[in-house]
Amino acid sequence: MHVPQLEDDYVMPLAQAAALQRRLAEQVLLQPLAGPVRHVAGVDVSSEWHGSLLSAAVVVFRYPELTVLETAYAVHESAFPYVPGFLSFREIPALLKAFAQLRQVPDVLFVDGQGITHPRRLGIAAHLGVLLDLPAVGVAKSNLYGRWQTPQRPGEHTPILDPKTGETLGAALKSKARSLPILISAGHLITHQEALTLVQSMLQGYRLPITTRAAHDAVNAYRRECKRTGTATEGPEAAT
DNA sequence: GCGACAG
DNA sequence: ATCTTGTCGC
Repeated sequence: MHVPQLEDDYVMPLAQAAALQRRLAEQVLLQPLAGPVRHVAGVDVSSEWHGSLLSAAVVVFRYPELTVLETAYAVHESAFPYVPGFLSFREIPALLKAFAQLRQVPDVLFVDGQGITHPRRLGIAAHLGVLLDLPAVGVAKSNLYGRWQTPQRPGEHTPILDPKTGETLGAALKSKARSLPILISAGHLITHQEALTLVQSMLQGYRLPITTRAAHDAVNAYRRECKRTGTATEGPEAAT
């Protein structure tokens, strides 16, 4: 699919990156989905220990069947270190490369990390959603910003609130018994309610939705295969 | 100054 | 995030 090209590999001083986040956050639209959801995608990035060579994967599923339709991969050397609050500047260049290899345009993206639950309202899901102009949801395993009451019963969810404004930023969902809640927040072109409902429909008894699990598995298999063969074959991969 | 801190 | 297998507990 067609993706925007970034300049200078997205490397810039943190103050400039923060300014860009505030500008892009103004473009975020949390409105109901514009059409039916027929294809959902899980996206993930992985790297080696203290490594800057990132691997990215996008796994597209048919919805609601939840069968894999296509997987795309890419590798990218990132010059941006991991800094809490600026994760997207490190991972998005690798992700855009993977999306450039993708043929089926997904209806909703599910990203590892935050949506608008971010100090400047631009977690990686919101950032990616705005750049690609696609609905995007953040599914995080731990907290970055915001406060919430711990949901107790499986299936129970509580609102994530902005400590400064009281605004609802997302939801903490007790997706599975004896597991920490997952943090779900809309990123772009979707509502918090729609994001929550879609995630719940993809749990299959696990803590994380199948999109997240599959993207994580795919990107790690890809990274280890690249290391084993010393190659970096990329491109779309059809699936059954 | 101190604590918090997605992946 | 990542290196690694089994093992303990609900």
